[in-house]
Amino acid sequence: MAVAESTRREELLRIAGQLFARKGFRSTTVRDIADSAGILSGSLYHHFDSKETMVDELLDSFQRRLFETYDAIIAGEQSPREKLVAVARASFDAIDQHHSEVAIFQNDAGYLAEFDRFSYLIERNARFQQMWTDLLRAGITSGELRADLDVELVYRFLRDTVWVAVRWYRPGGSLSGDEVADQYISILLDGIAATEGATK
Amino acid sequence: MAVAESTRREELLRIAGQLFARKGFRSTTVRDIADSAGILSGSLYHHFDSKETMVDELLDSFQRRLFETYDAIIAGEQSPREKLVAVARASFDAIDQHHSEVAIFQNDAGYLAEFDRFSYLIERNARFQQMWTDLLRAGITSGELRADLDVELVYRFLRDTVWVAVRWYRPGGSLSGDEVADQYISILLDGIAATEGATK
DNA sequence: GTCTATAGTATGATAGAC
DNA sequence: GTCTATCATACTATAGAC
Repeated sequence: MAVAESTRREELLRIAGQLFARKGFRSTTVRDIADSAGILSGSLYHHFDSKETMVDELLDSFQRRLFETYDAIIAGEQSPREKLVAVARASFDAIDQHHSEVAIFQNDAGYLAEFDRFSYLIERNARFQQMWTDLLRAGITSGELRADLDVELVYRFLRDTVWVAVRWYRPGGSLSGDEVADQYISILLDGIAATEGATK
Repeated sequence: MAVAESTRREELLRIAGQLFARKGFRSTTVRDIADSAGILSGSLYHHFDSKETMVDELLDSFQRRLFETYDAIIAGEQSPREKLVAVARASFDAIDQHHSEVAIFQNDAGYLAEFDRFSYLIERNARFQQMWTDLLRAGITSGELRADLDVELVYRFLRDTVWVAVRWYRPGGSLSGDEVADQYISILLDGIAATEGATK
């Protein structure tokens, strides 16, 4: 019974997540979710307090798992550059494996963060920024990364380029998640200009 | 009289644009817009048919001007790499000068494009893609750009990294639009890795 | 666990007075 | 050009039957 309820909850969450990801949290109605699940909107409230509870559970559990992965990488023995690549790769893997959650985070976190209930989004965002900028500064110190760039700007560049791929990347497309990650990381590290050529 | 009406319309459009940019098109209500303008919601309909008309005028006129700029660059005599830099710089300038419109485009174009009225968004998106990928292929042919990357993937990377900056860039901040553009373009072309260092 | 029925509110838009 | 007043619809959420 507890198992069946849990399973039904998760199935409804999955359905809600797909709709939130595709249409946005605000323009997905509880009726949309119920329709997709084959039940009536009132029945959803047997499982969840509110629409906000649904998106809350989706984002919170996803982010917890993601940060566990990040923390493990940061705590490791690799060089700053290697850790940076590993974190980027883990993020692309999240896009591949948890597409809905990343899309919701990318599209609706700014709006949701305005509410007290979602204040953890702001805290984790700050933690994420700290992690990336520490890594970037360590990479500059170690000589692996360019010292002539603004660290905060590079952080935003990295963060955005990694996550914005959720807008077009679809699991099962012509490029695998790993291939996308490899090319993205290659561009980030070495740029798109030819290294021996007419320029520079 | 025609002038006064036109001015009032533009003022209301500007107000609506700021709200659409900050809260998103769908969660900005006509009452929000009217409140910001100091009038009642019904009075808005003296100036505009509908909420959609407002966002339509904002996006359409902005995109027309943007493409005029792009077309002039493409028609010029520069090398592919130089044109690519010029297009990127023009895009950052658009973020600086037409922040609301870029933000609306970035956040709501996907939703709006589902409606017939906004089908031009899809057409212009295709034109934009054609322009960038032509430029990238020309740059590879000329030897200025790396030949080992997937052109469609690089296009998406470029497009997204350029426009997503609207999420955090604010006119009048510590970095000017030109400074941001210069660093972004430098990262895009040459990457963040140190060129003489322990790696590669 | 789902349905019926509905409360209470917010929304986009309209008609006509001023 | 704005206001008053309002319509029709859609929304989140609830109460109680089955």
